[in-house]
Amino acid sequence: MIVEEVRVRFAPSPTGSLHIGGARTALFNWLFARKYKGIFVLRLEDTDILRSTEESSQGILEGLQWLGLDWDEGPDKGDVYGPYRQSERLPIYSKYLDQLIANGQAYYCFCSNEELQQEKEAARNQKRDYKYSGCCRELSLQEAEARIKQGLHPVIRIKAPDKGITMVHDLIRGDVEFSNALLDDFIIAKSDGWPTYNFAVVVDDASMKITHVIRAEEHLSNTPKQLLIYEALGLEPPKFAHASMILAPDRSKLSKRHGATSVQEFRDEGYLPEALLNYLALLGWSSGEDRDLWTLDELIPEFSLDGISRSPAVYDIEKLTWMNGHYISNSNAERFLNLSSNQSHMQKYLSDYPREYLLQVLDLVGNRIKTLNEIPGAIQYFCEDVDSYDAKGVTKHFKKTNAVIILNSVIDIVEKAPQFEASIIEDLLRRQAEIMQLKAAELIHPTRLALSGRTNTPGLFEVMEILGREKCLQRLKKAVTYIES
RNA sequence: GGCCCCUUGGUCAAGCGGUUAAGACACCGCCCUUUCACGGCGGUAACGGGGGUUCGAGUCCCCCAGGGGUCACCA
Repeated sequence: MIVEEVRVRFAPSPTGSLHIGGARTALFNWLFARKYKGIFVLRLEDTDILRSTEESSQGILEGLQWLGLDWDEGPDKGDVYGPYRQSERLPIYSKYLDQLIANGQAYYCFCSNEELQQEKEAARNQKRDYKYSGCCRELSLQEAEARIKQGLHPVIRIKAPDKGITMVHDLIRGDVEFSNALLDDFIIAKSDGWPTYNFAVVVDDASMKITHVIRAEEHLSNTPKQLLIYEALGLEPPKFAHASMILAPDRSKLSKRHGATSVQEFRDEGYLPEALLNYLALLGWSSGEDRDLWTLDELIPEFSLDGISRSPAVYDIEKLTWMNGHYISNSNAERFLNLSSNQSHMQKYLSDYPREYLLQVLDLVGNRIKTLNEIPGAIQYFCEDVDSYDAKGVTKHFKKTNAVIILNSVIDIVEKAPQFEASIIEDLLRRQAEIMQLKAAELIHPTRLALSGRTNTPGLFEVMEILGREKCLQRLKKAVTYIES
């Protein structure tokens, strides 16, 4: 048996940013293509000239690249069934449209917007569903062409059956029936000559030899219309798989008011691509295995359509953030520096300090942050002077009667340490605590506060080593002055 | 409103006729510890409701309810 090459596609319309729902659809398609050694096609559905923008196209491409979802054919590469922007495919659509007009499966319709409005209103008044009356259906082709010559711009409608059922064989949901009686002669080409969505997808998917259409559930209801078009055109439809949608925490459709929804926003908020990908993969898909952490490469062999959930998934930023923290702590300082170097704080730090120093700091801080955006805050006291102290810390550690004595003894240690290394400092400090008959913590806390202004930092002795003898001394003395004043 | 899809803890989810109904995030407690985080251990918490089918139902069927999607010369 000849195994057909798998060809899938991601077909966003460039009217906004790359939404996480879209990103997940792209991911599912990409995984499917990679698993079956097939082709992943990227197609831009930009026939809505008013809403499509070049900026949005670029944003989507960049978003996919950032995620690492590479395509084999698309606007910029692998032109075998192109072009891959619908706006450049008008001749192709026209050819198919002509075919349908010629064999009488579609017809020109001259009904004006006003007339259509009236029909709709009448339907509403009678509480029945609106269906196009079909008043242009019997118009002869000659008559239609004559009117076109007069300068009228008709739409094209398909002749839809009014009996029977159209069955969608969905790979995720099984067979779904739609009654044809519900369909009307819907428009397949607008009066400006451009195809409508349902017609364009069919022509594109067919002419691009797409074998599996994996997309979100919002398209399930469109599928019977598309099937009708395939049939009229005499084309073999692809297999369909409709994944469910991603919902906001309040179970409504995800929108701007729910915070970040585009991959660019997640990137800007300090999320790593592998974290977003990992999270998205698990949102609406499961391998059945008891496992949460996956790299893209690990997902490829495991991915399968029947692991895709039928029910909508509410996305939970807490879990994404947890995953991000995981990937951050497993990443290295070099990468953080590169990824965060565009932040304004980081640029300043980068110009003020040697790269090596910043790398040491990031290394220390890396496993206790959850997003890249926490970096400047987490390393601030390594790069800027301490000019205020945490209020609770002050009452707890500086207000004690022996605070100055403690800090002075630490100053003494800092001055005398033979090498300024964490283990040596720790040794000396613990010994000092014993001598003073105090718990080590009683020296550690005030010291931490003096050096960082904070009550929580990474291990104090590592912090001291990186800060260096001079800075420690200076900050310790400053704290003593602060307490005494 | 018509049509379609869906319904296991707060969230993601495993389960595919017989289980003490996994696991993860979040939350709580304990341990580790110089703080925070990490890590380890433990805990709270679920089959939307009602009918069937069956010796037995979260798993199959029907009804209801709820949520979502879709009904454009948008995609």
